Amino acid sequence: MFTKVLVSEDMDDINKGVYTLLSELGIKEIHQVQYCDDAYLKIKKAVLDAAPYQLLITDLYFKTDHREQRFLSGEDLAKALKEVYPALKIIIYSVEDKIQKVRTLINTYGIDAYVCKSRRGLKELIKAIEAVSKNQTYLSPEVETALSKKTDLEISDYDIELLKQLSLGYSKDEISEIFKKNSITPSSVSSIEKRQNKLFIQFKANNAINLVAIVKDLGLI
Amino acid sequence: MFTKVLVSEDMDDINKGVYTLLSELGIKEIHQVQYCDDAYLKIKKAVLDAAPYQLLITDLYFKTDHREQRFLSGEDLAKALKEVYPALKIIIYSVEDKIQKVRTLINTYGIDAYVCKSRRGLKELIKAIEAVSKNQTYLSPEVETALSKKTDLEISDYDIELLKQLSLGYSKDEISEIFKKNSITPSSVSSIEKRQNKLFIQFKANNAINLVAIVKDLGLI
DNA sequence: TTTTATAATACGGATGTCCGTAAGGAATTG
DNA sequence: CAATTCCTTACGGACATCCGTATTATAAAA
Repeated sequence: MFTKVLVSEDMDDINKGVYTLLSELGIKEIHQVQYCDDAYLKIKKAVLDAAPYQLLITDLYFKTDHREQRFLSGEDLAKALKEVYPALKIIIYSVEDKIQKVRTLINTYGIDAYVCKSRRGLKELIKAIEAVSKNQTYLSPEVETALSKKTDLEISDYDIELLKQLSLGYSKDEISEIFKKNSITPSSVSSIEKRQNKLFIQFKANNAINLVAIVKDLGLI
Repeated sequence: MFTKVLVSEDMDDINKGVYTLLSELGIKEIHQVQYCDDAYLKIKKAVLDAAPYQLLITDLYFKTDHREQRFLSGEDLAKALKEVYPALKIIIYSVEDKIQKVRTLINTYGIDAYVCKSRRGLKELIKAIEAVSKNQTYLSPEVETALSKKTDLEISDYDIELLKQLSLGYSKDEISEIFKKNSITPSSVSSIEKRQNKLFIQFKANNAINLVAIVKDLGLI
């Protein structure tokens, strides 16, 4: 079992709940931060001090306030940490239950567990901690389809960028120009439309308006 | 100060935090529920027993699970309660910080305070409780512009319905037909476009795609 | 290098959107 | 009652989108 754990969560009340839980599990060193940047610095320092954290439990979304932050979300934080310290286990503990987001976190960034905050959230968190300590990954029931589902729909960065530009209200011509300026390829109007048509099919959308509405609900943009 | 308070919040960890806070404020009777329906029943019963609650603190969003619920959100609950028991004070305690939603809750349903969950959420909650006990309304800083802002943009039910149909991917012709079937007036394509143009201006949208993206972000649909 | 496959671009036509103007109705006011 | 105002509806032109097909470019295989 883990002996040194960091909890990154902006809301003080939730933070307290998780802290209590970890104490009950017999974990000796439990530290808490309310900002992603603090989490990164603490983890970095602990490594330099030869006493690294074994586990990070972090929320996904952090309210922004006056403090300027390098990492704006648990996603940014997890991505950066897994690149530098791949040995560090990371559990995401968030209310978010969008499958696509979970899929990215697991497949692309390599996080170890994803637990949805809910009525039984703390109990799920226990399961996750136990699984991760055995080098397993864990997904709480709400999102466990994220991996099982074979339809790894392969939404590329290009698709996301296209959807963003659409949602900002740019026409196909304008998006084509923007892509050319930013050296994003393919950039022709025709290719953009072709890619959009694929998205129509994938998301069962009737038109561009519908498409943007759907991917907004999915949390892709 | 209040002596009998009900807390309605699905997440157990947060619920615990609020409970502790109320205890520290010296409130004697504090009860907790994790479902809106339970809140409604408890409040109703307390009235029948001639020992009514004076204050309800409720979250806005509740995760749905196997239990069938009459009230799906704190909004539904607050609306129903204010109709039947207008004397009951209601504080909404939610992460949601969409101005338009707060505005509706205050102006239409008559809730007494709105506190955004955040790093300082519990401290704001104290202020809200004190204000409400003096028959004042309270809004935490994140949303206090909801009332001061004169631009009560007057988004009508018609507008919301139109935006919904757009987001579902229907063409103007189809929406016109739908409106005619449902006796929603005006229903001509021309009028629908005219109304849409107003929305373009209000939300500074470039086209329908952009418009739907914006109102989705605002939480209007 | 040539052949083949794959991806990117160009183009055209049917349809939909955007936006201005104008005509017809209903309610308000003098 | 007529006049005015406000709202709904109708129509048309410029433009954008959607979607099919055809052509060109790029990369991989023979």
